[in-house]
Amino acid sequence: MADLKLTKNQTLVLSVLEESSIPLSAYTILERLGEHGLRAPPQVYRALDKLLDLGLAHKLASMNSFLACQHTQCGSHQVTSFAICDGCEQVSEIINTEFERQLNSLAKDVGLQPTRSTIEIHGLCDQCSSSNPTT
Amino acid sequence: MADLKLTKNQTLVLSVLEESSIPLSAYTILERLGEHGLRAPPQVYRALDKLLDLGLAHKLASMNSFLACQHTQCGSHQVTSFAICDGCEQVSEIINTEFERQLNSLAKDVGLQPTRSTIEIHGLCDQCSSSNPTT
DNA sequence: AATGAAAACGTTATGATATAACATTACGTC
DNA sequence: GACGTAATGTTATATCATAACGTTTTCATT
Repeated sequence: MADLKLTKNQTLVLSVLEESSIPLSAYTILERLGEHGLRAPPQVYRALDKLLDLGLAHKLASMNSFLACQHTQCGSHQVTSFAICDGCEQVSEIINTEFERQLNSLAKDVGLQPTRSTIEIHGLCDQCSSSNPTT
Repeated sequence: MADLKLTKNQTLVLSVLEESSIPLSAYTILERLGEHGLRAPPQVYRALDKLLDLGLAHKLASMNSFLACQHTQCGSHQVTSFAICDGCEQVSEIINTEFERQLNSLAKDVGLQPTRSTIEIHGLCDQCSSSNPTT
């Protein structure tokens, strides 16, 4: 889509994220791009910063890791929530306007004008919770 | 309250958090406790881990910092949300059962059994947004 | 009080995450 | 081709967190 504006490193980093089924740390991305010439953390972090700005990737603060946006175009300013399975590490990206409204309302109640939110729900997906019965 | 069970280091760390009006990094806590004999990061992190378990402190994943629980007794398992001003760094701790219900419902929609959640809303508080008019 | 297990503690070293600072290269515009 | 800007490459370092190990404290039981 809007990929046309991406630079070489941004394209490389995004493609690594897109090829992964789970979130990746910046250093894992760096390792995977070693064969493409990336050698130092700033190269990855700079690309990630831009991708985050563009809404093409997201950071999971609770895991210090990154993933490609699952929606075709994630406006950078709306509230995105993540459901993260601690078993298989699969992540679902959730956008729900009613939830967003309620979140904004909570913030307003305590006198905060929200700009960005970190919403990360951890747990076990149905598949993992049936294979790990009450360990 | 239940402070009676805390060890020396846990008590020290908690008191530093309680005396602060803003969240603190582990290393800031360490600096402030240097005069009380704490010298190495594990001493602080171990105390923090226990305080988090007990629900007496919280970690803000989006800031890599910690704060004392603002409620007299925060059950360790309920959903706690944080409203964080990026201007003055004041944090409000929000517990809202309706919001928690909706969060659980979102998770269930994508097949996740939630165990813990990271909910951190960043923005500007009323005071900071009036003193920083549309910079 | 002696004793033994478990918890807490102190310490060193290292791993993991992220950015500052600066030199170099690529590239569009005049 | 000269210039300005954006992107890149590189080194070094800041920041956050834990592994591993030995010692001390605590406390229930004898």
